[in-house]
Amino acid sequence: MEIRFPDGRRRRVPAGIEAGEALADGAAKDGVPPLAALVDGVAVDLASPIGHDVALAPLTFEDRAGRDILQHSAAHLVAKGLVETVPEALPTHGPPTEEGFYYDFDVRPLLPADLDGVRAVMQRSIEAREPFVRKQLSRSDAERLFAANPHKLRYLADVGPNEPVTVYTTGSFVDLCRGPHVPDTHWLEGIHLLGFSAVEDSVSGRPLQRIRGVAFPTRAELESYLKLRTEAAARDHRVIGSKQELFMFVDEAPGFPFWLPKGMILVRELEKYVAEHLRASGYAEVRTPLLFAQSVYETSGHWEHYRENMFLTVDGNRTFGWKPMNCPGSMLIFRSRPRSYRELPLRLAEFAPLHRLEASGTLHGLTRVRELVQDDAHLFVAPDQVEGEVRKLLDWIQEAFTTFRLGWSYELSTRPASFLGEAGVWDTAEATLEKILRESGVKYRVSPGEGGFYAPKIDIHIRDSLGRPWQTGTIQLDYQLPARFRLEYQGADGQLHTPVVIHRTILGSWERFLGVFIEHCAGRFPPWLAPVQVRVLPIADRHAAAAQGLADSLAAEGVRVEVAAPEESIAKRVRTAEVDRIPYVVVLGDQEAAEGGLAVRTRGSKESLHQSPAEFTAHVLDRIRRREYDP
RNA sequence: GCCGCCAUAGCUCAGUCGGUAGAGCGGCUGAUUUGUAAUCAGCAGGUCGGGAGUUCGAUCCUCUCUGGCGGCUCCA
Repeated sequence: MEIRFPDGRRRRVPAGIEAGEALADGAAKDGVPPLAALVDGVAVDLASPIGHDVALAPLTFEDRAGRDILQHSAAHLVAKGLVETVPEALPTHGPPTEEGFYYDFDVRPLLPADLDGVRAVMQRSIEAREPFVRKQLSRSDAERLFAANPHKLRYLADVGPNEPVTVYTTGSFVDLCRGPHVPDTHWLEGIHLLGFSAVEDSVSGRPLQRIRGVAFPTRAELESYLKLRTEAAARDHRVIGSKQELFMFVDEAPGFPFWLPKGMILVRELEKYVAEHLRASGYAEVRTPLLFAQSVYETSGHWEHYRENMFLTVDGNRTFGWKPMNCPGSMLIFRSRPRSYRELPLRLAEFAPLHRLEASGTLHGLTRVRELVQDDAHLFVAPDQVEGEVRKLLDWIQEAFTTFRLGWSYELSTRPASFLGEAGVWDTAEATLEKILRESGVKYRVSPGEGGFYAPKIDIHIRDSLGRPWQTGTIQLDYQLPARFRLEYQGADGQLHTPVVIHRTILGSWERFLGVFIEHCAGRFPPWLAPVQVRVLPIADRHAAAAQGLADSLAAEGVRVEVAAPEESIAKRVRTAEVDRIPYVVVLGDQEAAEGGLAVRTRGSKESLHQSPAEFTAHVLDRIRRREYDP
């Protein structure tokens, strides 16, 4: 019998050899022990026997498939732990995730002490190196084995008629599972429980308890993961926001951010950045009411689809809703007089506060709030203008996110279960968006059923410091609202036509964008955004006048500059400036006075640079004007 | 909204086995006038998140409300 290795070598082995042995005997590569094997591209246990000629490759933790196998094995270990701690717990399923794994149980609400019990059982198992043993059962034996667990019986019923029914045993714990698994529980010594929470069973709707965790093949790898997590927590935008006095919240206005003076500078700079682009791209800015009567939302469909998330206010016998998005206002502007095809594309931008009654449990710093301002615009276009406009938007997204050095990903979201209009129109709109994405050569993911109730969309996602994805920009191709608002324009053919509306934001909202960006830059803002761009430190009182003079001349150029008087040691003031993440720190003392120069310390560098005031000013202004990322 | 956890000075936290509280940083005042990540000293600052209950007595125990955190759900 012959096996082939990935490097092209071939080897004769006795029939029935275990995959692990076959790998150990000659295919070992760079010393990383495999945790499973790929046989003809299919992941199997190392203990799996090989019966005929195959292509054989090792799977390690470095491989995505190998990582998933380890996480899934860790989930089994958690199930073993909980079943031994809380015997009435019914395991349901325990898949690997992006971060690690979870296992859902049908059980009474868990307590922190339950997790301690789970940890203890897991530790004993890891020390005992309990093997994961695969066994094939008849369907009826399996039904008997899992008779007490309706969830497992349900999964059992899902096993295909030609598929073997297999279980994996770990010590005394048996779980219905296709596998494969790591050889034994010692592989899971780097297991870590992240917590537990209530989830809803997608099939039965019953409340389940989910235990989440992450696992590594060694304790050392777990340690470095935990260290990374600690570092990520330090760049949490909620922490930085309060340290740098950017924004705050009060109990009396949950989810409603206060922008403090320094944070407001960030908002205004973003606005300026976006506004410059809008001017250059043929947009007009408008401002429409914050409240509309119920009838407007009935027209838009929000009353039916979104009412429970809207703030309402009553005036006499009329109910008004605080607008959760800007579309109605723009629609009403378009409809306010007859429109010609010559006006299209009509691009109306609006940066107005929006109010959304988000459920209390979903609020999260700046990234999930109840009042927000989007860099919003509505493009009223003729059908044949859709592609060109969407392509321009993709270009702008690229430019904008590159400026912020943010990685982003696209997601195409299609028709949801509850939608307005006709399926055929949706199909066309979805096909158009997908075609543009495909032709742009960008990577994207498709999320079926995740579109808005009125339009399919391309969403832009960026990640926070803990890797949680957040939606920022969105491009929605809407054929519904224009019809519902009875929008029309007169075409070149003299006939009346309904425009298509592209709803789009690029950065999303200032709130969410800044929340994520603060974590991305860890509070070290690019000079153009930094609330304080330059801080001048006179060594002694006799240098104060020169320091103020420099500050005044920088301020006259529009630079945000402040002077830190010599009430504290120069070392202390340098430290404070560093802690405050000031991009440029200028020290002025006898030496500088004599030379007519400046000692410039650029954020992140311990070295001082000697520059003339003119050189320094030109440098700072240039970095700011070009919106360079680094000082 | 659901499950669990948390709430003590502006911030980060300690503490009281039930007898109303401390530190560091920050703030203020004074001294120091400093050469690139913390000069020294003094002072001020808290009805221990709100309400109710148990108790001779509650910051501590119980209930409840509010807010926050981690998940879930949701996200026009």
